[in-house]
Amino acid sequence: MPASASQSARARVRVELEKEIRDAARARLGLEGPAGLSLRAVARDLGMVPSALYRYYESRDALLTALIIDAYRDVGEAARQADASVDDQDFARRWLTTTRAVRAWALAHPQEWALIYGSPVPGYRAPSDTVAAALVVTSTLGHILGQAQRAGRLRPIGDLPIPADLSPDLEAMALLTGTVPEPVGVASVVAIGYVIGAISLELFGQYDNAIEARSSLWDAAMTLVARTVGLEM
Amino acid sequence: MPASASQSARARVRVELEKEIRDAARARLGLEGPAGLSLRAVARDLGMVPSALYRYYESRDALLTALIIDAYRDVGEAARQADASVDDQDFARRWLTTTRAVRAWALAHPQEWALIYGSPVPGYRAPSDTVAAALVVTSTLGHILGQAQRAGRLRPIGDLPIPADLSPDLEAMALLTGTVPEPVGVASVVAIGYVIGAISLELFGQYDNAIEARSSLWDAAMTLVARTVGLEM
DNA sequence: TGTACATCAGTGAACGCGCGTTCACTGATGTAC
DNA sequence: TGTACATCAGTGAACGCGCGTTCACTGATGTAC
Repeated sequence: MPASASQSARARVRVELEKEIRDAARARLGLEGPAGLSLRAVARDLGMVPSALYRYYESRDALLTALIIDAYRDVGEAARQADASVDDQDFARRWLTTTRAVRAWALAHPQEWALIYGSPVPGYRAPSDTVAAALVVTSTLGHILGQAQRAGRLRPIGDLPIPADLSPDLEAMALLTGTVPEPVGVASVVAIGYVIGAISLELFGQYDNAIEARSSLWDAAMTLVARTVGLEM
Repeated sequence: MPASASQSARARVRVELEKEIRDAARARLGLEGPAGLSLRAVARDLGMVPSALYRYYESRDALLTALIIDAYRDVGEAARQADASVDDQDFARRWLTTTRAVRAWALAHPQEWALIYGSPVPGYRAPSDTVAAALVVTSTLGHILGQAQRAGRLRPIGDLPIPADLSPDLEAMALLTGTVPEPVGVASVVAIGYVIGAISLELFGQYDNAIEARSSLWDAAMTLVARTVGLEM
């Protein structure tokens, strides 16, 4: 057995165990929330001794960071796949399908959603690794609207006063996510913001005892929001 | 000194100390977040022994509940006062002024916002006392839109398909908050949801490294959202 | 193929820490006569 | 007004607990010749 292959045998086991650790940690998240995530509890669930985890993650925060990156990547992947499953000229359907997929992912993984879009974990400072992963959902949604605009499929939304100091932000976001600047840019930012914000409202219990037909509300809201950007559904 | 007066002397001190405890706890929230709120730390800050707090709040959760009710009441009061400061027939200005006030309160009290609108505290179950307090902001915003509608100042928003199972929810909300049902009802729910959701996005760091001109974005977004409900600004 | 050595995974004990809550207590404040 | 008693606020010690992280270690797996 050549050296490189046996090296990678050990390396493969390592990668698998890292994944098992993250899976166990994810399961723990549901019980105690991000702030209470405990290395000792994770080790217990895996039948390991706490100090063994330090072979894989150098601290509790490093493990949290790995979970955050996973979550961003997974929800981003869900969005991308949903978008890719639809005729790419049918912008209205792309919008509805993709936003539904993001919401569905959130409902299936509430703790991971809270980890990335919920209140920040006190004392935890996200390293820059997470920034790129965080952009995928935003940019998937942004590209749908941007491509619709370039295809001439967004009706003008009428004159909307744009404060001067907002223009640079909108231009930067247009570059980053493929949206288009003013005035559709503001509408895009609002639309995408509503997608994330409304999912959090639902997940964090703000609809409790008030709205039961949540999927129906979602579809109606998405139609309304699309219309606001100028995308007729 | 009559019995009732001296009774209330002791009672007054008690009320003041309860308030001091909540104030100290609120200050602690900023450092460790709701999940990490520690009775012992609060006691330390007050120069008391931990067990003394049990004279005033029977458990950590009871103290959390008191903080939650305070927060709902304070942000609700901020909304009400802002709304009351504007000519009540100028619905556009009422909407902008009141939503700005809610956002301003949130920026000034980020931890208390997170306490009521952020990810739920794991293991904490909010008692029913909090429900009524939670409705004030929603209902203040709802009444602005509902009164505008009854004054004939909302343009029709065009036909929007409303799924049948959503109607009961919208009617219940209309009763509770003074909005009006379909199709403006959906738009109201979306508009109010955006107010809460977008503030959380901003506060929880989703705009970091992306949007700097946040107050300008707010005003532009509120104009757009108002237009979506049919309220021209 | 076989042996000597280096690398690595996982163990077990220990560190110092902070937590919520209970309990018997002391002393001050208020009440009843 | 003065005294005997009851109520209450706050103390201090203790309970049992779980935490993140460190360190010296054992034994297995891989490497070099």
